[in-house]
Amino acid sequence: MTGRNITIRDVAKIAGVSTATVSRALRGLPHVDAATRDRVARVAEELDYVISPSASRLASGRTGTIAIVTPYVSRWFFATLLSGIDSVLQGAGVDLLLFGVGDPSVSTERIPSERRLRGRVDGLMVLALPAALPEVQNLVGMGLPVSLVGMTASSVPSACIDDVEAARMATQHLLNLGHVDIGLIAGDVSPTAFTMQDDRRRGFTAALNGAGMTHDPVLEASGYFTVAGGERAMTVLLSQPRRPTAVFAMSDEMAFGAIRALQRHGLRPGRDVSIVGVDGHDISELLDLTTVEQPVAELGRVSAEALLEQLRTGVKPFETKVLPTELVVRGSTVPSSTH
Amino acid sequence: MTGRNITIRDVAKIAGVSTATVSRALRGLPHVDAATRDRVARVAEELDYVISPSASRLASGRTGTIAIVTPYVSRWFFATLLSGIDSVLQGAGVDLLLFGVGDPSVSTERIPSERRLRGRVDGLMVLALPAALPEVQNLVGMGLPVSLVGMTASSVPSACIDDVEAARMATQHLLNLGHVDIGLIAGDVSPTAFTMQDDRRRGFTAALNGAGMTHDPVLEASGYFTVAGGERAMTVLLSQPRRPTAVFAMSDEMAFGAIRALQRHGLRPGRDVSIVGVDGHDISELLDLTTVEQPVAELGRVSAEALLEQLRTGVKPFETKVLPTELVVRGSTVPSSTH
DNA sequence: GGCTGAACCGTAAGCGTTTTCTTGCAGGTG
DNA sequence: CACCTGCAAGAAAACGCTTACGGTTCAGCC
Repeated sequence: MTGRNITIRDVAKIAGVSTATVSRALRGLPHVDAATRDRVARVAEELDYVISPSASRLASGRTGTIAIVTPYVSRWFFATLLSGIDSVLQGAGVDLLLFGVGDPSVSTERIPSERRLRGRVDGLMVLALPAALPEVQNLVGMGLPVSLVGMTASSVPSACIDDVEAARMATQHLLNLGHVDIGLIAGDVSPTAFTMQDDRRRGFTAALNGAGMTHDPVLEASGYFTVAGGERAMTVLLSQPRRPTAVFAMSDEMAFGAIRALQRHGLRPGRDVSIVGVDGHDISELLDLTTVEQPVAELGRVSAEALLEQLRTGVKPFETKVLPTELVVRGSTVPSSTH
Repeated sequence: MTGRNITIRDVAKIAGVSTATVSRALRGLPHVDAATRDRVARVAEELDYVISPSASRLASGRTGTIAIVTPYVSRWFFATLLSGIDSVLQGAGVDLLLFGVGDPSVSTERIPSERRLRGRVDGLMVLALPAALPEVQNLVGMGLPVSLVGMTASSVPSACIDDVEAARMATQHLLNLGHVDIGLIAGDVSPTAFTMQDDRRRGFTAALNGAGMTHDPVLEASGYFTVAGGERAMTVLLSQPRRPTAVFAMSDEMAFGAIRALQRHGLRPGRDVSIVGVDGHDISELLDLTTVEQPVAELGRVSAEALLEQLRTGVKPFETKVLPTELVVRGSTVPSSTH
């Protein structure tokens, strides 16, 4: 407007103090007289002055920004995490830089390199990416404060659920209902798959073993964590000679697809084949899907808090916060008819 | 690692040129000899040097960042927009700063002020917020390049669909099926509501009027664009003495809720009450919901492109890009039985 | 009265780029 | 050969803040 931006010097001059004092006053630092602070604040307000983020960053070395690295931004689970994270960061006045990187088992090239992030953020959060990926290890090991969600890495704070237990609960529920031929809709078999998969598989087989059964590979199909994939997987399972009477899907979205497949085959979830998922997706209730709910937004919040704590105090709170899950029984699971 | 960060001066010294040349070489600016450019690039690579974003910002006044202001980050529509936007911006190497601001009819305090954004971003995108809000007008009028999605403001580029037409199509579809008692599940009646609502209502009534009918207010209920709200709205409609045989829901998520309400009342969507929505939500197919699909991710991409164009050329491409919608007929709409 | 220490505040040296002038130089032109 | 043109490259002035360090003031105390 006035041709030149107003700077801290303008404020200093008008308030009759040095720029150092303005800086301290405006940032709430100590060693500033209350009266002086007020005067500076008033002048700044009057001039509609705001601290130049660029200059502040350069001088202080801090960016007030953190990066979120997530495979997907629109999928329910990740979008919900994001909204939890956003609420916390915004409350703390921290900026959120978003990096959607796509399916890591397809391509890892969009995972930002250390060079991309250096000097751009004060810390980062990584959401449910395979910790074993070199690109992910680079991120986690670049020396910045990091907080993870839905994944773990040694000596890095994270928030997650007990995936083994979640899968065990779901499977045990089917067992309790008397099911014997229990199918599994897993993610995929790529070596760089989400680690959570392994845990859920472990919980699944553990439950079976606990009941004196073993997992028949013929009762397993890959659903790639999508609705369409779940539908294909269920279709495969239905075409097996040994047809499951109940199916554990590793995610609600795959369970949705499975329900769809049942419908296409003229079958009804629950009555004909029981289905249980994991997530607590918004739509689950709508579809009457039994599921193991996890507190997704809360996971995001907790992890974001951990990162903020780390930024504030400088000490790394090495701990994995495990949040509880809960089995919500609905109409998609009923006692085995052979019972 | 080495105690001190390596700077452009280090590169300059080793490459035997001035910092000015390094700057030009690394950014691909002209007036640099090819051989010199190569040498600089090699040295930079060797030293693992990256331009300091903070210093670059301060000196150039550009941030390479754009802000996304969105009411919600986890709702399907917004999350999908976001993913379209993210893909475009990332392709252009532009950083994406996310601001989730919550429901504007509840509170507008989280809408970032001009002061919050000044010096922090080069441009911004606003997603489907009521253009009439003072906070939104401040954002749009702050002089930065802006691009809108799902909303319009005079002389600001935007991408959207023809909401009037979309609603008209949906309603006309019901009319064509012979329905006469057609209900409406709208958003809400708050004065600061999403403008898209008005358009969809207009399309709805236009279709009715075109068939020589008028909209009976008794056949309308508010669903607040949520599943739960849609369920409540449908419940209200079902309890009316004049019960609709078909319902137009202004969004798929409200339509989902409506379907749920029908189920709870022992009714079946399609057979008992026809339902049509708008969006093309992932889950629509699953629920066999007839809907008017809009290209959501594409809207995000188009609008992001418009913003990038504006940033590159400096000229504001004043145009509202209207993307096409398509009626997808599924099982939730069938001919009126009184037909 | 001088000494001490705390509280407040100013000076000025960075922070690491970008960019505007200049300058040097090579090659073409009249 | 003088002169102009145009490209490559350098010198140095911003850009606007933060902060280490030092100075001043003043109350409290021996």
